[in-house]
Amino acid sequence: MVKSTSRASTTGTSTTKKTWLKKGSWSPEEDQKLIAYINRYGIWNWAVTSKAAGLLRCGKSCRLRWMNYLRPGIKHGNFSQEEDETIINLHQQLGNRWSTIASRLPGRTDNEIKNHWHTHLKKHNFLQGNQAADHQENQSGDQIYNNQTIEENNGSSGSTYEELQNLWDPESFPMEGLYMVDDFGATYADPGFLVSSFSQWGFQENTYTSFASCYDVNDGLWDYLLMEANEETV
DNA sequence: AATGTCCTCAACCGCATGGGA
DNA sequence: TTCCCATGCGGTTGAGGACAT
Repeated sequence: MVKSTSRASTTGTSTTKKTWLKKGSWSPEEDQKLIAYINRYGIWNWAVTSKAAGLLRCGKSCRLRWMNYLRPGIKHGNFSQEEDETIINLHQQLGNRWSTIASRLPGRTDNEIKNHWHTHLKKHNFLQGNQAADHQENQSGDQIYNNQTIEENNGSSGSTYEELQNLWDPESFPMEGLYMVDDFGATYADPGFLVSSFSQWGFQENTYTSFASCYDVNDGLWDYLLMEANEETV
């Protein structure tokens, strides 16, 4: 993307001390100066490189321009599906360690990956259900499911198996178009599976505890089910 | 065609880190 | 050990293009 140099008006510590420094977008002439200098002399000190190349830029700006745009081998353009998957997987493992992620994607820079994540992959990853916990945090209430709530039994105990089964009653809430994500990130196409599993896994009535979220593709809203329990275990 | 809003991404900033004096 | 400087990193900004009204 070609931009004007209007960012040059941006204030900053470097401009207050070195007003001769140019800021903002790089012109093709500046790019050529930097490329020509580095091709001839190499890189050994960015501050010196900037001056020696005849650029009115700070060394930091020269480094960024070279590393993110001018350096040979830099890929420009759309990310492949394979690259997207790699970024998503690495981000799950590493978090926002963009430079580390970039080192695993030849030709891609940390800045480019970071931008791509925030503009494309973040939303995609969100909709894949990997952010169930985030949804939970964003909810003000935690016992909401299709405007229903689970009443506590006898004050301290949680919902009964029957109550949960009733909650998923297909008559009142068809399962088509629904899937669930449990608090471990596992996805269930059939919400009833999660409910019945608690019984199959050996939890007794009133003893299971879990949070589950449910995405309704019909209305595009996330619904939540909190399965509370008392302290007794099997 | 004009205007407003949203989206993308290059470039900036501040802070952290590492190496040399 | 401390200080200074260059480099690296991640968060943020805002210009300009794309799209909607």
